[in-house]
Amino acid sequence: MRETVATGTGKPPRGMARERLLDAAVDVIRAQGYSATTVDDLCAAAGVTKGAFFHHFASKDALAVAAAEHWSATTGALFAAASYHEPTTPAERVLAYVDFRRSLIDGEPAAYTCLVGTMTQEVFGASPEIRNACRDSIFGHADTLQADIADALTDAAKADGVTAASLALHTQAVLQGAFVVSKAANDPQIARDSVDHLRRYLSTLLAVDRDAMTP
Amino acid sequence: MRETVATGTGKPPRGMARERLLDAAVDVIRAQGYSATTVDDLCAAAGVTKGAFFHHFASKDALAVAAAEHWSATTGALFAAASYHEPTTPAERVLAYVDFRRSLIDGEPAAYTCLVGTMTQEVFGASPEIRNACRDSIFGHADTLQADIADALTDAAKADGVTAASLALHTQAVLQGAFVVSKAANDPQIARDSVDHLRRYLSTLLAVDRDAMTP
DNA sequence: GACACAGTACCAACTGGTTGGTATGTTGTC
DNA sequence: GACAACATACCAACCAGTTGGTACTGTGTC
Repeated sequence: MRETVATGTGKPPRGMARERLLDAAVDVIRAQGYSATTVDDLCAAAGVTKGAFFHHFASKDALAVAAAEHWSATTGALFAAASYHEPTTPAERVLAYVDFRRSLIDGEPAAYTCLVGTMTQEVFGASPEIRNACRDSIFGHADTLQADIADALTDAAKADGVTAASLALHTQAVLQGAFVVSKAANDPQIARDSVDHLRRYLSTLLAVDRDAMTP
Repeated sequence: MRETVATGTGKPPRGMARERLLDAAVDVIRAQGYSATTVDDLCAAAGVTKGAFFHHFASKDALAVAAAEHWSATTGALFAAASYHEPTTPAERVLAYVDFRRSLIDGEPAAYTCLVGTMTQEVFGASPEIRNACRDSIFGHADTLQADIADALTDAAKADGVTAASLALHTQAVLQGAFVVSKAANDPQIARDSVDHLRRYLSTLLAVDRDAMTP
């Protein structure tokens, strides 16, 4: 009755423990928070034992750092493959990014909120390593927007002191704040409303209607 | 050698334990997070014993609910007494509010960030009671802005579907998000930059220059 | 105004369950 | 058979909450 491939509740195949733990960490920590999540919780969710956990991670904090990097990698791949890069003008791409972020907000808050935003609040005072991993994740994602924002900023916005770096970070701040408030209300619509405000703000700063038909 | 009033490191006077614990909770939880803060931490910060803690609060969670209410009360008094209510037009009052919020962002993140925003992220999945207390605090504060925002919204903004309730909540979301990102970077300037963006956005929606000289 | 009485505020020591982490054994793979 | 990838059993520290008691304060009574 041995199985070489896990099916259903069967034993997971050898060599998958680390990946399973990271995937479980993303889900469980987003739902429960980092401090409230025990190592046993993570092992149970991943279907592995504690021995496997400490074989792959030196400590719970080390897993948190790895989970932040795992989060960056998986979400980075998701965003890199998304269709919001397709429009021809940078302004349209930025707004398409916002639309894409909005479309992701659905279901339970634990499903659409941000792992590193949640962890930041908790470990801020306790673990600089985890905090820096969260910072790198947030800032790294903001960086992927910066070039398009820089290209799309109107002269008026630039004259008003708006910088691409600051605006890219602001998009992340609005999203993080939208998650916090919608978590408090337990209502995804609150988050969508804030994203709508973000979109409206960006529309005033970016050259949305600029002609891009030049060869 | 008896003292009726505690001085320096002396023993605090009788009857102050509850207040001291709530004040300590605001500081310690903002710095460490809720889950990472132990009851002993709070007692040590407040200079009281565990017996006093459980005399006043049925559980650690009960303290968290009381701390959220305490936070609402103390910040509510701060904002009620602030001078941003003085301008004569509602739009100016809203922008003065944003300026006031910006001026509060200084020093360590633990000093300027929001207790209930921090707690929301952590207890969201575990304690509906605390989450609701956090929700009430955030939404209650947003409510104090709603009337001025409603009066200040331009016809164009209203035609575009902007509602005062949604915009009031959005201001809180931006602030919460600014706190998250500035915590990740450990840099208050990040938060100030987002508040500047919020101010610029509000300026486009509110009748800032509307003549208010009617008797 | 002295005094018994009651209730509140607080304290120090303790407890039982939990938690991060470890020591050691077992299984699969090259 | 050597090494990585697990699994099992266990531990010491920690932590929320309890217990049994003390100090102080107000109150009714005479």
